[in-house]
Amino acid sequence: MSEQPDLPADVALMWGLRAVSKRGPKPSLTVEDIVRAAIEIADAEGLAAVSMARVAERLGNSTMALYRHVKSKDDLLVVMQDAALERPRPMPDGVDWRTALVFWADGVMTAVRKHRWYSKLAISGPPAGPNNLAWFDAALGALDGTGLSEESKVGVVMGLMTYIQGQMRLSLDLAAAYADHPDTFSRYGATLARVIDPREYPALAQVLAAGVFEEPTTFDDSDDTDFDFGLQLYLDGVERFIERVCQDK
Amino acid sequence: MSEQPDLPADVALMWGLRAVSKRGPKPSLTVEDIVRAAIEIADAEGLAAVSMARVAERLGNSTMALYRHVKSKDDLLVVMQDAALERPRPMPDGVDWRTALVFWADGVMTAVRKHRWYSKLAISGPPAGPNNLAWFDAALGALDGTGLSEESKVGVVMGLMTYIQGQMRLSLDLAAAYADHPDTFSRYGATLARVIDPREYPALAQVLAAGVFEEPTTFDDSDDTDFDFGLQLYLDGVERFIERVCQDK
DNA sequence: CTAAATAGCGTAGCAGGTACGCAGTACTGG
DNA sequence: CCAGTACTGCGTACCTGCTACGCTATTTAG
Repeated sequence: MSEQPDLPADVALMWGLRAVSKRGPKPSLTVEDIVRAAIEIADAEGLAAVSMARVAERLGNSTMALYRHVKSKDDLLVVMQDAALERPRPMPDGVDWRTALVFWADGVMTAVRKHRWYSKLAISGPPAGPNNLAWFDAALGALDGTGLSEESKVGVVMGLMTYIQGQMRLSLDLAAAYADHPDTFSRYGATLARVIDPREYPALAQVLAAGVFEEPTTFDDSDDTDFDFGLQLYLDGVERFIERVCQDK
Repeated sequence: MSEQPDLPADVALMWGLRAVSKRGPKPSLTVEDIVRAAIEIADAEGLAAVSMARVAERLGNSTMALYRHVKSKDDLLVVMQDAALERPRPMPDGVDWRTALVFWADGVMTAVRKHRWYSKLAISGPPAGPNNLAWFDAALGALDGTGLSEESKVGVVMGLMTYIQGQMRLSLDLAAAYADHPDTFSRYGATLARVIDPREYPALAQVLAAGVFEEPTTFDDSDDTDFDFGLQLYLDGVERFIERVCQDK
C-alpha cells in the first residue's frame, strides 16, 4: 500500500491510483479482488457475514494479508459502497429532463436492490468514487436542457438524491425486516389496533378505522408504486421551480 | 421478562406492556433505565461506545443483569430508536397544512439531531413504538383540513417520511464524516478536479468549472437551506396534488 | 415453613478486528 | 553476482464484545 500525495486514502483506492513499486514480490491480491469477494459474500449472506477472515478465506489467503491492500475493514466497506453501484446505464437520447430523471431514479434503485446490504452502510462523505460520481454526472446531465444555473442543478439533484436515499432505506431495510419477521407485517393492523388509544392518536385511529392497514401487508421488495408517487410529487415541484426560474429571465 | 401474548416482543417492550409477576425479588432495573443509560452513552460517545458492559457499568449492575430485561442488544437498539424521538411538540393551532408539515419536518430534524447516532440504526419495521406513532399521527393530522382520502394522506406522509429519512441520513452521516475528516470536505473541489476527466464526467466538469464547489465546503450540521429547498419542492408537488384531487370531485 | 418463581451475576465460550514482527521474495546499484 | 532494500504474505497474540448457562439470593403463595 503506497500513498498518493494529495488525495484521501480511500479515494485513491477507489480510483485505482496507487504508486506501483518495482521492488519486492508481486502482489498476489488486488484491492479489486478483495472488494469483489467481499461483495459476493455480502450479497449471498448479508453484510454481517463479511469478516476479514471470511473474505480472505474466499480468496485463499490469510486474514492479515488483506491489510496490505486495505487500511481497515471500514476502508473496505467504503470501497465496496462505490463498487456496488457500478456505472449507470447510458441515458436514452432525446428525452426531456423529467423522464430522464425518472429513468435515473429507477436505475439507482435497480442497482441498489442487487446489493441489499447497501442501505446499512453509512454515507462516508460527499460522492467521491468513480461510480458515485458517474451517477451524479448522469443526473446533472439530465437537467442540461433546462435553463437552470449550475448551482440550481446541484440543488435539484441533491434534493432528488435525498429522496432516493430515503427510498433506499425504507425499501431495503423494510425488505430485510420482512425477511426476518414476516408476521410483524402481516399483523401490523392488528398490532396497531391493540395498542393505539384513539384519544392520543386521533388521526391514526381515523386511518385505521378507514381500513387502510386492513389487508395483511404483504411486503413487496420491488413494489415501486409508493416510491413513484412520492417521486412524481417531487418532480412536480421541480417542474414548477423550472417554470418560475425561466419566467424571471 | 414475561410475554405479551399477541404482540411482538419489542413492541410490548416499547409500550411498557409486561406482565408483572408477584413472586421473586423486585427488579432493581427497568427497561426504561437501561434505555436511558444507553442513550446517554450514545449521545456522549457515539453508538460504538454502547456495549452491554458499558451500559451495565453505568447502572451499577453486571453485564448479564441486562438480559433479564432485554432479549438482545439488537432489541435494545430498537427500543432506543423509538425512545430517542420523544413526543412531537404540539402542533400550533389554526395553521394550514403546509406550514404544519414544515413545522413537523423541522421538529423531526431537531429531535434527531439531538442523537447523532440515530441515522446509523436500520429501520426495523413499520412504525410501532409510541413515539414513532405519535409523529406519524401528527403528520396525518396536519392533512386533516385538506379533502384527501385517508389513503392519500398516508401516501403523502410516507413520501414526506421518505424525504426526511434521506435528509436525516445525509445530514447526520455527513456531520459524522466531517467530524472525522474535515479535510475531505475542505478539499472536495480540489479532489474532484484532480480525479475527474471532463470527457467521462462532462456535466460534473461543467459544474466544477462554474466554481460551485470552489469555496472550501465548511460543513454545517444545522444548515437547513438545502433541506428546505428540497422540502419546498416536495410540498409544491403535494399542493398540486391536492388541487388536482379536489378539483376532480 | 416450604416450594415456586424470579432477579442478579460469574464464568466461559466464541467471534471478530488488528498491531506486530518475522520470513521469504524480487528488484537495484555496485 | 551479491548485498541491500523495499515489499508481500502471514502466524501469533491481544483485546473487545455478545451471550448461553447455571448458580445463588430473594420474595411471595399456600
